[in-house]
Amino acid sequence: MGKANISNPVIRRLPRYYRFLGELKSKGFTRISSGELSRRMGLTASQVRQDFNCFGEFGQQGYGYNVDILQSEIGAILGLNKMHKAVLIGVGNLGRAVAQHINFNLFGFQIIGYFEQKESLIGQMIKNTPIRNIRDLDEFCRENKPEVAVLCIPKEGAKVISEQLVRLGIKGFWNFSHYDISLNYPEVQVENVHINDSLMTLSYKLNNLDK
Amino acid sequence: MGKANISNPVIRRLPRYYRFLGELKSKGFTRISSGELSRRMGLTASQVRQDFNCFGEFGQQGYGYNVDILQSEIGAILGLNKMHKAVLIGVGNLGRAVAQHINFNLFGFQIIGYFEQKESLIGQMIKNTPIRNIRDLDEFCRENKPEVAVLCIPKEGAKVISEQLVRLGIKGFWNFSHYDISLNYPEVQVENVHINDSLMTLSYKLNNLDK
DNA sequence: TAGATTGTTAATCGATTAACAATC
DNA sequence: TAGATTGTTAATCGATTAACAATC
Repeated sequence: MGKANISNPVIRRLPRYYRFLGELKSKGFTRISSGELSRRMGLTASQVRQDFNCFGEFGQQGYGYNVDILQSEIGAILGLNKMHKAVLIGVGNLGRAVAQHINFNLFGFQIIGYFEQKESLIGQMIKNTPIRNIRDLDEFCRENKPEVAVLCIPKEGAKVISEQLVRLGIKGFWNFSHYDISLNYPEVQVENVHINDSLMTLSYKLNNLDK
Repeated sequence: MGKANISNPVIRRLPRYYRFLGELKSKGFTRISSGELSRRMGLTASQVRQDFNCFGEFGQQGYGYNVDILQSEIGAILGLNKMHKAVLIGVGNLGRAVAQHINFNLFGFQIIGYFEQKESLIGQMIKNTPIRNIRDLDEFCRENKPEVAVLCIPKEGAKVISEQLVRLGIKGFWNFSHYDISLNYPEVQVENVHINDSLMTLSYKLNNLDK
């Protein structure tokens, strides 16, 4: 690891490489060439080699890449082996589904607390961890020092909560709200899941099939 | 509408424009210049004007753009006013959350059927529509001719189901499974929500703060 | 060794930014 | 009219693709 600035398109391809290599591994592949991998992923061989060479020389001339080693190298580049403590804010439909459906541990995150405004949900358990009152967020964060927040609340509340979370030392957001955190806090890492945008994109594609 | 091929980066910005213009509208703005809009969205004024001019001349020199008109033009370009019938496959945690949380109607989609394999869920209602047995998918689609499928099933089942759905005339997928449909069916429109990839990207960013 | 495939440099392509004449 | 801001062309920047020598 450790060459110069990695471009955004490369970064966004890393998880996909990780995923495909995992599949190859489970299918029993031990080696793969850039040509074969590119064919399977719908990329070009050049691009695959350029991408990997941003981070080091993982291949061997005449042989290709060792699937197992390459995958764990990419995993390490992604930082999946380094755990980050996280809080999840908002356990409505969406928040609960995210909490239950996502295997956070596989990707380097540990949810240490759930927070909610709605009285009726407070006290319930998710995966052996209680849902806490949002009013206790300050105290909890000062004691437990989470680095990451998963934001599953409506846009309306997001401005206030994100301000509070940044103040409490949160360094990264996984943002499901339709509020643009990064415009106000450029120093904080934000990964947006703008799910409605995705649905609108599908609408566009369906209505412009002529390309 | 109707200039030549629109590039992917432009298409992906359209929902964001739509969203920001909606907010401006609700804040009482009637006009906006490319300069002001770009500042709010973190783009350049050039880019904003270039983007809009892919589709027509929506502005007026010396004045800017009418917020209301511009938003509904972009809505029309996105096709939000044209309804597409859709089926949702898989009503586990994720599927149920998607079904309940997403306001499909706002984006041009109408969910006409839910399908599930697990016996215990079949017969339950979601928004006044019953969850059907996946075995009845063929018959239902032949009768009701949905164009779109929302795929909320694990990767393992996705290959078989997507093959079936394509055969049944599905033209577009909103794909939450970690299976790459488009590699097998390039003629079908697919919009992926690769949510784990997003989480891995956040991990990368947090572990490479030095940029 | 001969064949295969990498790592890397150079060429191409496409997207973003800058500039400015047109015009409301 | 003067000022503002668009629409559009040209310049720049960055990412992808092609090519090939290095080497396993």
